Amino acid sequence: MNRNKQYIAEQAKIFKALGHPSRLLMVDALRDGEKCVCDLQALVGDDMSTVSKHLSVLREAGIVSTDKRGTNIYYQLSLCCLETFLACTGEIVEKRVLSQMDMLNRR
Amino acid sequence: MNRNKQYIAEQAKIFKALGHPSRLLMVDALRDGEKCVCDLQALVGDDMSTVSKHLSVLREAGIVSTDKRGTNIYYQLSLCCLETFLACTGEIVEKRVLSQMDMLNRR
DNA sequence: CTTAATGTTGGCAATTTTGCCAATAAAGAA
DNA sequence: TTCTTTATTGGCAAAATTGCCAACATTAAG
Repeated sequence: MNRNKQYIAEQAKIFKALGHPSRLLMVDALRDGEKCVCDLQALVGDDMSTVSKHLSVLREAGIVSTDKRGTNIYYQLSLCCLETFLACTGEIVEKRVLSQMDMLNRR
Repeated sequence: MNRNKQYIAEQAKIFKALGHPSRLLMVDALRDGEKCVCDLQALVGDDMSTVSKHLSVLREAGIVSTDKRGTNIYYQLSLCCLETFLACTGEIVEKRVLSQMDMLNRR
């Protein structure tokens, strides 16, 4: 029963890591394949050190893994089941945003 | 292109809401069916006001919805695709926890 | 009407997260 | 070796989250 709480805490860590716009944006981009930190920095536009810290959060949650080649460090997704859920919440969010815009237009 | 950022932000809100042990525990419990706030309070063990605020975070993220009957307010899941992802991350976390325990035993 | 039970909201202190700058590390190029 | 590029780490201030208590709202019961 308390093992359940430990599982829940570990699962929550995954969600928490995904729960920041910059981090989710990077994870979303990584669906195309691996990217170096410099690519991801260009994507989110923050300071490189900030991006690096975000990436370490994702790594510690087990969402991404790294591969060092030359002076670059390439990040890739390592959480298999993310794809489906991301697609699903993406659809839901799209519907929500559209209906919000709809409500604004009706005024 | 900027619409994408809005979508990402909205999606991140969902993950963020799920990224707290108490909230995830309640969401997990709601897979069995609706529960009143008092049930959920008994489950997580925090002050009722704390539980109520957690629930409002889940509601604003669109993860749960409410139904008031008498003096009770019943919460239920309203995010359909959660089930599969929760099961999947649950499995992954279980494997991780087990391998951690394994490593501890090998010392 | 008064009392009791169930939830929500406001306020606040403690803790955590966020994001920048500066310093450091590692690896290749000149 | 020295310089350059790429990335991580330490430190810090600003912002956000968390969780408790007290006050309030609503509904049912006595």
